[in-house]
Amino acid sequence: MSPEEVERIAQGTRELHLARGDVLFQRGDHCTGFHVVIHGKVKLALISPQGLEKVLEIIDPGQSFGEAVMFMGKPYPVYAQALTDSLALHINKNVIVGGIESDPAFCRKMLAGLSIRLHRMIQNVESLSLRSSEQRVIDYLLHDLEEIKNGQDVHISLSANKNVIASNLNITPETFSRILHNLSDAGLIHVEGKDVCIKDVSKLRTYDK
Amino acid sequence: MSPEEVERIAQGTRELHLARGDVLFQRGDHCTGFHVVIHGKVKLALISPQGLEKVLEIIDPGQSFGEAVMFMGKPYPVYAQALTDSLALHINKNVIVGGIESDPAFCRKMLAGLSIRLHRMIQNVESLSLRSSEQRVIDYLLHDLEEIKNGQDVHISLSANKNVIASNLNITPETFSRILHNLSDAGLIHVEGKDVCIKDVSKLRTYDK
DNA sequence: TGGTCAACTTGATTCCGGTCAAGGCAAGAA
DNA sequence: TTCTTGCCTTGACCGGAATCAAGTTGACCA
Repeated sequence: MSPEEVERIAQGTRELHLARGDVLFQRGDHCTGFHVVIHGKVKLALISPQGLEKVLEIIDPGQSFGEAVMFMGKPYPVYAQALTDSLALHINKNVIVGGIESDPAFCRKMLAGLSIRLHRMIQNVESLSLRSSEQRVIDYLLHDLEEIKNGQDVHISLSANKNVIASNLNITPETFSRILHNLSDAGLIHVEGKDVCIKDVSKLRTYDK
Repeated sequence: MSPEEVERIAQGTRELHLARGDVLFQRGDHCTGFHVVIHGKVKLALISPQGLEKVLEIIDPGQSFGEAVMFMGKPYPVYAQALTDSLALHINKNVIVGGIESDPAFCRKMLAGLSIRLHRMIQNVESLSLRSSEQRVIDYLLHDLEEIKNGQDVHISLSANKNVIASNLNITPETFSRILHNLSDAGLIHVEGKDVCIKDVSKLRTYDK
């Protein structure tokens, strides 16, 4: 982006200082722009008529969310809540629409961003419909661990409370706990609080009950 | 769109005459453009490692698909197969990219289209994670039936074979059959082959086992 | 006329994962 | 210290939907 572009966007941006539990927007709210998380964590979630919650996504620092809704002229289909004390930016819709008018490259970037998001949702549907809860947990653990790290211990840190992750994986906290326990018994992982150590990546990857 | 726009796009378009069962693209194929169904039906689906199929979407005449993948630089995450003998158009990627460069309004339309698709996938995830199989079937029957038609019989026609619809709703054909039977017993619908008659829309809408 | 095949239904059984209930444990407050 | 409170684990039990198996029906073809 050019310096003047940055400046123009900065004009339409404001900081949001969030305490844990603060709601950025409710489902059904009118969309006035999109958000970027600077630090902390934010969750996007749905609530069923019966009050059950499903966490769609956990937004980490550096990630944005809500772009898609801007272009749709529809209200938010999800609600957003800070999981921890957080700092986020709110970038005004107008600034972006302006950018699209004037800058095809910017437009392509927005299209690419949206496409990636759609792709993630397809993967979400795929894992919900075609994979067992155990497979979903394993997928989560192996998550962005593409490089071959066989034979080495890999340490990862759970990005949120276990009940939030469980909801994201569409299982209950009880089931999540039990599955981690099983994998632990099988010698594939070692769990200590939020820290998980994968003892054998390749075995975990091909684990089948 | 201006006449010259139409002409330009027509240049990059070719017709695809499809027999039932023909595959338009496989998961993993490189994307060269997007498709519009003129007549017939096309399904977008996933296959699990175990060979189970999940139908993501059934594309009816007039609808397009595959736009999202164009902007992503990734291969298709799903495969597409004709459900019936069909005619489809393939619109070349280059034509669209050109349109984005030159026409901000066109770009906005693409963004809006993508957003709607994303919105649909979110609804898909919502129904998979928060609704029972029976509720999903009812949602499907009430589908695009927003107008208040209480007190009147509403006739709808299943858009595909029941096993395809079942897969789309993420249930087995057996379960689908049983649920339709139950709703029939409850006097809410009447089923005859692919034709379903909803006897009482408002009761069906609020039906709760 | 019967044969074959796909689509669908129905019944019996199984099992994955949810629900309910109880308890552990660490951190902070009184 | 003891009492919360939130988070997590564990066990017992249950139920919704899948699976397995056996028909039924209708369309098309030999």
